[in-house]
Amino acid sequence: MATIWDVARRAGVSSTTVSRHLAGQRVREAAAVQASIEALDFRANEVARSLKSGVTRTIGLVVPDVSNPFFAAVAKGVESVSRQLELNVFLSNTDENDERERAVLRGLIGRVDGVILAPAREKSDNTAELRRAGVPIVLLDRRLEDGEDLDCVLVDSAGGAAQAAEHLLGLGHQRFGLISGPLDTTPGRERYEGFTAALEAAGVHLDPALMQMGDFKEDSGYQAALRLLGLPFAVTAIFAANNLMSIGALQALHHLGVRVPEEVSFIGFDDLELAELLSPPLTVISRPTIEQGVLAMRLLRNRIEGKGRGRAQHIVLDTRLTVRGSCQRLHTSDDVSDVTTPAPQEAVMTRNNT
Amino acid sequence: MATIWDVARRAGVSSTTVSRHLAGQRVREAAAVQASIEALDFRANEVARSLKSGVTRTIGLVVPDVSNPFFAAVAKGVESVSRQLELNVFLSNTDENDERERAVLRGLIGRVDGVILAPAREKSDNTAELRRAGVPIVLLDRRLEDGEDLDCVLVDSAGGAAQAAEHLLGLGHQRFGLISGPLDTTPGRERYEGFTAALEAAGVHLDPALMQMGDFKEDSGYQAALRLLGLPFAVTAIFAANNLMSIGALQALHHLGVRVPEEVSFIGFDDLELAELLSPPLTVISRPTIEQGVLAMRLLRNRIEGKGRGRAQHIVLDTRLTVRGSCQRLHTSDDVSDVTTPAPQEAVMTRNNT
DNA sequence: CGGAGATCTGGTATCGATTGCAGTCATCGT
DNA sequence: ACGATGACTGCAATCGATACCAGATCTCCG
Repeated sequence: MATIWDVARRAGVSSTTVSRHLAGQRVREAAAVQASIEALDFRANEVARSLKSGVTRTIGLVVPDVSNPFFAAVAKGVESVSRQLELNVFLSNTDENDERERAVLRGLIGRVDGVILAPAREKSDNTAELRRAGVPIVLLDRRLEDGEDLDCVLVDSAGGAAQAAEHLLGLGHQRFGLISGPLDTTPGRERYEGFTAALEAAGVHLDPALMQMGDFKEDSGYQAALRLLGLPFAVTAIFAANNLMSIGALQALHHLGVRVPEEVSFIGFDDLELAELLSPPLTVISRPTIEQGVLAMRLLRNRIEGKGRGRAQHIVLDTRLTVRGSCQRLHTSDDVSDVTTPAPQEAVMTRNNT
Repeated sequence: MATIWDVARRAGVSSTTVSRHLAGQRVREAAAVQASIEALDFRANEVARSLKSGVTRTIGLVVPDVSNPFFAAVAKGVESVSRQLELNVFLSNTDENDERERAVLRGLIGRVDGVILAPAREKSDNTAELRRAGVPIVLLDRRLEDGEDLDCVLVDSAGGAAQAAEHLLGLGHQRFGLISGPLDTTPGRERYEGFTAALEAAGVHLDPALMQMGDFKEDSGYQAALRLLGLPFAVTAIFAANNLMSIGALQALHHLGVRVPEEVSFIGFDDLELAELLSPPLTVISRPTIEQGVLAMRLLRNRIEGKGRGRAQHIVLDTRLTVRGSCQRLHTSDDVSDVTTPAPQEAVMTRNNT
């Protein structure tokens, strides 16, 4: 690769002049320099540039699992904005593992101008080093206990879970199974709290045995559903706290031959590409995905350019109840239920948070 | 951040000695240096290191669309290996767009030690600059016309498509709709060729009107299915060349109220997480996904370490016919068909390629 | 015509690491 | 005791760009 000196020599100027031309300043021999650049197919060495300027034009995207459709969509959103900004994106998976996350974040110091992070655990000091190093951080979809001073893009998980509970309550259900995510993650905790709070508000108490802990991965949803269905008193409705666990749980129900919604109603958090085509079509709490990534990247851009100026921004997006056909009115199977409403359009209810 | 000089001063040695200690050489004051490193929480500046050594410890992963579950899985595989190797991964989407790909690849020169690329088009000279710059490239899932000298990890797309055709032929179908991917991409072309060749071999000719071109994205599958169903002579079976177009097509069939497999049999290339739970469960040609990413990363590692030594490796993985319930024997709806076989296990047929 | 001011220039230090080279010191054999 | 060998050491150059600074050139106006 040609260096800035090669360009300079060919154009009969100094490297300083070439550098200035590159930076867009007026230069007497601009034409000659430009010609030289093109003749040599010169492109500035970004590594050298980074060393001198301290700017890497790179950001880190650290998520639990890219193969989760939600995070894949987020990654797409982040990537689309970062391309426009001519920033590169380092992608890392933590596999929901706090240790791995720690190692990944350490490795990012000095290599990135900022980080978008979906932390594995709410209480974790993994960001301490980054913060000490002055690296801007935007939290994605998950809070951090000591992260009130960080920008974040969240969804109203508690509200969404409450919508799910209220929908099921409205259909007459009283005995719920909850497939929860880890309570030390934001979505796990808030969806648990939102769901149970809505039940309590209706005077319904969630039997601890009916709350099954999962880890947001598919298999844990499968196992949780098996345990729920093995209990002496049957649940009539199940809420799963994310997409992957929903898939696992539905698979379990399918293998057990449990009919949805006739025998048990099912609602999941997070929409799925194929939800509409399932049998029955899946009723879910849905939310923006790509947009979450876009917003996170925009916040990070502002932080990077403004260098920490201004108070932390907390964006909380609304969830939507998308009623399809997996929840049915209790005890009156040929009664009015969402599975029988021949809606040409899906019924959608948006919840506004404060 | 502390620099190597800070460490040196504190330990009472020169920066050279610290550097050597870092590189694992014997050094008299090793203990003092190590203590100094720990006291200052020193970590070497990777940017400076890259500048001097010319090694970035970073690779680029360039795919058409991370939010496609196939590429998301590939990304996961790539990422898992690269973490072990302590390499960072730049993720870029090209949106199936040749121009964008060109720009992305240009931007990678000098910033990465190698690239894993799923090219948008088979005939494209987008890699020319990278190759001139001596950057190792591994092709992923797609060939490049002038890329015989590049390592690649493919699946036997033609064989898989032939399996699909043979499966449908075996069920008595004669009138097929094909939702094809772009013929200037490897999967598009090979699946088209494999499918039609298998039909020709059985003496069946595919009416050009029954071949609908898509672009591998969901909406094109939707539109293609609408067009197919709008034709005067009804098709009895449809093959869609990838996952996203399958989803779109199934959605179209659903909206049109066309029953699968009673009215039309359906088979798709690429498995879907929820395929088993669809109504009917979807029969597909499936294949390794994460593993494709893992293999690509391993090939790239070898190239980077061996610096171009050795001939190009072409890995071609087998596809599998996974029979579920979306294909039915023709004209005898209560006859033996794959939808009625009460298989506790899915029926799976592996095809070995040469 | 001369000098203030604006405009442009190149030399050189710098970012933070690695590395070739020459030099210091201890050890060893004879 | 002395030179040869080896084990370490630090100086200084280097990677490729940017930025400060002083000097050179040009412009313009009194």
